[in-house]
Amino acid sequence: MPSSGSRKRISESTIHRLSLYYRTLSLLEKENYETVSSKELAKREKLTPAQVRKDLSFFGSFGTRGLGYNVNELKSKIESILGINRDWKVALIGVGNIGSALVSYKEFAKQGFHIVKLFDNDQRKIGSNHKGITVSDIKDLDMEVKEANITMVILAVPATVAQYIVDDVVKAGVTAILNFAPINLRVPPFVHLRNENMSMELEYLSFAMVNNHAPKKSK
Amino acid sequence: MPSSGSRKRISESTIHRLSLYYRTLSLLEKENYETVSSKELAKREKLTPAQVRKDLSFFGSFGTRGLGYNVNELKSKIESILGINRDWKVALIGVGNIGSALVSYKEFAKQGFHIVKLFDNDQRKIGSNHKGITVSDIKDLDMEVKEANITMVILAVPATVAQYIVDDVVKAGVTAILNFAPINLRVPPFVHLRNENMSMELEYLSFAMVNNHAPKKSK
DNA sequence: ACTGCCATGTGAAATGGTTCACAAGAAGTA
DNA sequence: TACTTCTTGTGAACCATTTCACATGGCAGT
Ligand SMILES: NC(=O)c1ccc[n+]([C@@H]2O[C@H](COP(=O)([O-])OP(=O)(O)OC[C@H]3O[C@@H](n4cnc5c(N)ncnc54)[C@H](O)[C@@H]3O)[C@@H](O)[C@H]2O)c1
Ligand SMILES: NC(=O)c1ccc[n+]([C@@H]2O[C@H](COP(=O)([O-])OP(=O)(O)OC[C@H]3O[C@@H](n4cnc5c(N)ncnc54)[C@H](O)[C@@H]3O)[C@@H](O)[C@H]2O)c1
Repeated sequence: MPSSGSRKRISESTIHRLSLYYRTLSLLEKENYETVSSKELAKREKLTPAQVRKDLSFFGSFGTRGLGYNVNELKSKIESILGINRDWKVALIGVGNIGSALVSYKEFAKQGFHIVKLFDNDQRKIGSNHKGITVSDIKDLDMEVKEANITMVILAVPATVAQYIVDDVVKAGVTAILNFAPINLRVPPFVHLRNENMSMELEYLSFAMVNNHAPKKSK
Repeated sequence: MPSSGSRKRISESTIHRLSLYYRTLSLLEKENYETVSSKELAKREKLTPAQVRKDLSFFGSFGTRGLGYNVNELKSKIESILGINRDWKVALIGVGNIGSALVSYKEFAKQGFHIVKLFDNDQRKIGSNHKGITVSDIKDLDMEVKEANITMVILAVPATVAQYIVDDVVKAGVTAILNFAPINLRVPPFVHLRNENMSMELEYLSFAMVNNHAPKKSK
């Protein structure tokens, strides 16, 4: 009877790979696979079978020796490990170029991330409608975030204002932030922050080309 | 007299951190800093000073003992290590939600990544103008990419067609691809591929919240 | 029930990345 | 010149992650 809080510290790479397994399992499900071996899964992700098994072993024993893993079952185990077997209410702040693109992206909702509020400070945008959601005034952020019980935010505002907004957002009770602005944000220790940095990936490509770096598994 | 090709294999994390240092150095430059110590740089990135020095030491000795690093000089050293002290011609394929957002993003050009061609297969988009660039028919990809000597591509098409386009793009001589489609693409060993996966970061946040994972340095 | 086969789960070994700790160099002061 | 202070650059130690290798257990066929 394993207790709910896992003991070992799980590495970031393991979690990222769980996301990859999840995506591949969804695909295998569509292709009507019943079971999948660590070998097959590894091949699809360009990893080793041992890596796949070790990753999963941190969370339990989900496979059957001689057979492999049941696709449906493993998929739903990973869903529950990643916490995407529930619905998350997300606010998106900054309905500009990238913000609008994100609102239109249906995959997020399929994985349980529901963008339910939009905020901006541009009068021309406030009140307008994006995919059925009306853009709110950033001034009402605290009230509306608290009222809707939102704990996750996507930040797509200019870097110059990102820190101010983060401070407000944290005050409103948000504990998870996905930031697109190219800036190092300060958050209190209990808030989870991830940065999406596209320049970094372009720069990696540039480095690899200039240095004839042997291409390796990406990310 | 160090030779041009570096001997040791440089880790992905080191390259990613160079990107971070670069961004911070640009900021320090604007703030008129003359020099910066590994300690200060580390503080801003939430790293250890030893980490900063070790990262840089793979590429040479850029600092002055007792003083630190000259901001301008270090910045330009990193530019040359990352290969962003030159201009890269980039083609963007798929001028949809995310594609349009990326075309409008001015920071890429500032770092040497110039989007010079747009491709789509939607007749309503072909011929239209985005930020001064006319959208080309995907059918002309091979010709136009070769003609313009483009070696880097940003892929923002639906996952269902991404592999076909990658195959074409590779035939046209492209050797670096930044992919936004949520799919594992196959490329020949001499082609560099990076994936931008936003779901992964949301899932990481979700995992962290559910597991009360202590927040750590992001990415 | 027995046998052969296959793939998991996991300690232990190997590899890779980060941090420590210190010798040594540079600048400033007198 | 001698002395102090500061911070780099780097082997060595430490820690984390990946890979190896194999005992274990389940399934299928006879
Ligand atoms: N566009 C891209 O492809 C891209 C790529 C990578 C990173 N980013 C980053 O994402 C962020 C947004 O980029 P963008 O291109 O969408 O910019 P944008 O200017 O199109 O959008 C920013 C939005 O934020 C809003 N805003 C500004 N100040 C605000 C405030 N105080 N409160 C609420 N809303 C406010 C603006 O009204 C605008 O709608 C930037 O930090 C940018 O660096 C963008
Ligand atoms: N929108 C987002 O926020 C977001 C976030 C993460 C990932 N993605 C991924 O990025 C990709 C694009 O997403 P989007 O939301 O911009 O979709 P979109 O449908 O708005 O854009 C896709 C574009 O690709 C074009 N296209 C389709 N087939 C083509 C072909 N054969 N050749 C050339 N062009 C073709 C379409 O005409 C369209 O303009 C998808 O793979 C999506 O999963 C999008």
